[in-house]
Amino acid sequence: MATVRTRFAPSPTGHLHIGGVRTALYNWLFARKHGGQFILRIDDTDQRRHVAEALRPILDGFRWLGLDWDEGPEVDGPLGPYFQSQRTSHYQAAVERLLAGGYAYRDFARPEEIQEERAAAEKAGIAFRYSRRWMAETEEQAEQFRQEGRQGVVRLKMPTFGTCRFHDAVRGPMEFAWEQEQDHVIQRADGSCLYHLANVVDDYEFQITHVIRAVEHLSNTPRQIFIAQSLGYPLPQYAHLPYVAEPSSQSKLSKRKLKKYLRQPDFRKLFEHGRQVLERLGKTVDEGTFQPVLVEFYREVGYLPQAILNYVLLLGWALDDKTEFFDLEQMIESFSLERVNKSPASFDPVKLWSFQQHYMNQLSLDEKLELTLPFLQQAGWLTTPPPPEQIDRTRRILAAAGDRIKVGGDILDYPEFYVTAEKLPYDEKALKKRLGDAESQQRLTEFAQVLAELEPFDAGHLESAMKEWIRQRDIGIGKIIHAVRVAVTGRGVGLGMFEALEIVGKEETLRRIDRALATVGASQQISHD
RNA sequence: GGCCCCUUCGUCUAGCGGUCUAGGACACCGGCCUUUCACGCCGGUAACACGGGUUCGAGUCCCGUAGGGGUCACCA
Repeated sequence: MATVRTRFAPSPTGHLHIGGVRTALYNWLFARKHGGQFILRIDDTDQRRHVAEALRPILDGFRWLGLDWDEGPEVDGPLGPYFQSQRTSHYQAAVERLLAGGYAYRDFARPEEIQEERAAAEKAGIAFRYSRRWMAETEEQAEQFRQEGRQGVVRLKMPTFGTCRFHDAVRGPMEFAWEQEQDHVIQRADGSCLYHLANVVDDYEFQITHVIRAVEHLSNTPRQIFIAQSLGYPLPQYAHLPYVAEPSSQSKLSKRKLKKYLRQPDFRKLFEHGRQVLERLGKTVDEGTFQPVLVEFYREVGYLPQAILNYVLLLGWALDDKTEFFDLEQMIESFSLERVNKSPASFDPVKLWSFQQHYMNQLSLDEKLELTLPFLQQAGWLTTPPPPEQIDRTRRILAAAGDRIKVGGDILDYPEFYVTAEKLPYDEKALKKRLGDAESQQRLTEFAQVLAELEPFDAGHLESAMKEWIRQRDIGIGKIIHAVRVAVTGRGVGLGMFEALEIVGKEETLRRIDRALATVGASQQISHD
């Protein structure tokens, strides 16, 4: 049996979106599972310049996800080139063969004329089929049409009766009536070739054994089969995946409807969270490309590729009734086309988020450090490279934060550990609530003196000191802890309070308490005891 | 409109005639834990689109209906 070869064929117009990632993943998994190759082919038949530039986010996306390609851009391979724009001679040769074999013909209809026929058919309520009125079967005819000032394209001469049958690995046996098919144009007047032709030629020349693609292509399959058979190519195994639907809808997910998705609350939440990270990095948010349906979004915000992959894997495929988590190895081992679902699955930002949390919690401290450091550097909170004591501090923050950090960019939730007392921002509301009255100011002033004498200044001793202090006064811990928190971190929420103080350190803690008290206008009380 | 496809909890799904008073996960609700936040733990609500068949027996097979969707380019 021939080596399994699959391909993913992005068009360098857009960005890699969730649906594309899934198609790519399934192709990749299938190839890896069968010890075959995964090929990346660039469908740029209709593209002009800047292909390399437009391609970069897509390739970066693949690299980030860990989906490596055996042949394609940058790695090349024995059957290249892998850009359709560089393969025109292959397509041209195929067109000649089709023409010679009588499977295609030169056509000289003007677009308006086709349009008229189409309109007439529509008016009559029947399916449109080109009359072939301007078909040139001989060179003489062609010349005659040319003299009329017409330009020739090449059309497929599709069968007019019979049935096209093929087996789809996901959907089972398929049947289409040939008479439903159009005489599609495969080559324009300027000699450039169209997608379907190029696609079939490339799939053959790249020795693709399994065409795994979105269901949108299902109805294109008969014409591609016609081309392949006319050219004498063996047919690949087809597998048409259901499309990925919009959040809380059954419509196909589209990268052109991003604005609309933003109105969906869960989607919006994911977006807002990402936007906050970006803003802290000082980057501008481009709503056209920075969107939770595009992989770039997740990469920029610091999600884990593993989470995205695992989520996407389960969008239309399941192994059994209980396995939820798969690492790459397990995915490869478990994947099969037979278990791909037929019905569309809608993209659920909340579930994706839960996978992200899960994988984040699996990370070791060093792995979290590796993930978050770049964000601190980009935000300008740390230098590049960071000094050892800053790395150590970040590691301690990470340890204290535990699962509060859900994505890499969440480290930027903790500016209080990267600024000095003078620059500490305050959450005014929290400050007022916890330190707005004379009584709490007084207590904080008194407790600060305990802190000043505490040695060693670590979480354990801080906690016992505070417990002892409230015991003596016979008050609840809530009477003091919130005030300390807001004074030292500037906020009402955050890490465990004692860990936070330990990280900030004694000197800095005392300075911050002084500043906080001064800020709320309690400076005159500082000398009291 | 023609052709084609799809239909189990809110969402992703398991189920391939009896083991289904339908299982899991996420979300949601309630409780516990708790210095905030987050986590964790325990418990709960919630689905076979509808109508006919076939069968001793149907979520599972067949046919209709309804709903949803895809596709009909000199785009890919």
